[in-house]
Amino acid sequence: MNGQRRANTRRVRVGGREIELTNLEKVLFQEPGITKGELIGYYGRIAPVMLPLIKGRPLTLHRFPGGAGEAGFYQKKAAGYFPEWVNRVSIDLRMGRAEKRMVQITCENKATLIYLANLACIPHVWLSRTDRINYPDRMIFDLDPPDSGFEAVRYGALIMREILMEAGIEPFVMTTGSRGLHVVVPLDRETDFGETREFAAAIAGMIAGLAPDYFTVEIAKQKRAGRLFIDTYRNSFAQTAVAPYAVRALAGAPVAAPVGWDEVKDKRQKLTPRKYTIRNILERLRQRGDPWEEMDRKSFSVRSAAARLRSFSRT
DNA sequence: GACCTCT
DNA sequence: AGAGGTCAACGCGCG
DNA sequence: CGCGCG
Ligand SMILES: [Mn+2]
Ligand SMILES: [Mn+2]
Repeated sequence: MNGQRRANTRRVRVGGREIELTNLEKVLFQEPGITKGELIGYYGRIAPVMLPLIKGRPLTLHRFPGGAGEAGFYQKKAAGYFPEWVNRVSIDLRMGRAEKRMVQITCENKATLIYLANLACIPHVWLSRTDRINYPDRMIFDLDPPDSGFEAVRYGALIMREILMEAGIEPFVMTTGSRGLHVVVPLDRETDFGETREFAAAIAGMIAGLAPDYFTVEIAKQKRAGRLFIDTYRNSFAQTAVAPYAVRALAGAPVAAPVGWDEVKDKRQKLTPRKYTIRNILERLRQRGDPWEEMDRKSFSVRSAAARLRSFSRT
């Protein structure tokens, strides 16, 4: 026999690429007892829906080698030991005054997704793609409740949608798998991060102005005073948001799950931020389809939305 | 989690 | 073969 | 500039 075949280890071939999977029996999520093997299996099955949503986006890996409940750390730079077939992209950071070049990765195929799953990481993605890296194709409103209360999040998302519709935008929505929702807008990549963030902040400010007892745009925890924080800072260069269909490092292995607006609106559907997990999201997709199917056929202009909003508030 | 060095 | 140490981010806005 | 924050 050449090489050791540890019981817990397996070599697989995915799209012609060889991957060594390790510690497959290791329990990464207590409670239901979800192993790394099951986690990897999930990413393999979700790949067809997930890959189109993350391709071309530099990744930040939020790694949890000890599983949910243990300490994690972030990794942005491509490690030398990553397989050569993992796509690398060189990125120039303007760190304050200094400048720095960093090599990061993107996930272009199923093999990479499986490889990353074996690293026990949560993929977070940029809001722009490498072929036009300074111009986001996503605008994200991150609704962060102060506690586990979800009602304010639901209302916040619905109000957000109303205002965006007035501005000519049809937003999409997903649970984060943690405590809130992301309201997501596909953009035409004609507006840079700064201007996009400014527009997002203006929208968020309108909502905080309408219901200041419930919503705030203050990032400082002391100033939030129990209110839901509408976080628009994700809309910045080299910043990330949890990838759709990523598995969070939380009990039960909840996933960031694109959902339909009907689910947010209709209380009887009992949407919660952790409703969908590694164990039920595929069934949801089979039964109800992909709620974001239309996303890549749409794109909105921050500039015309801003113009529409201005003329609307003048009247 | 992966890699390296030391025993 | 196994133990043990080491490494793994960054932008924004405020005071 | 350092710090809180995600
Ligand atoms: Mn959030
Ligand atoms: Mn946030």
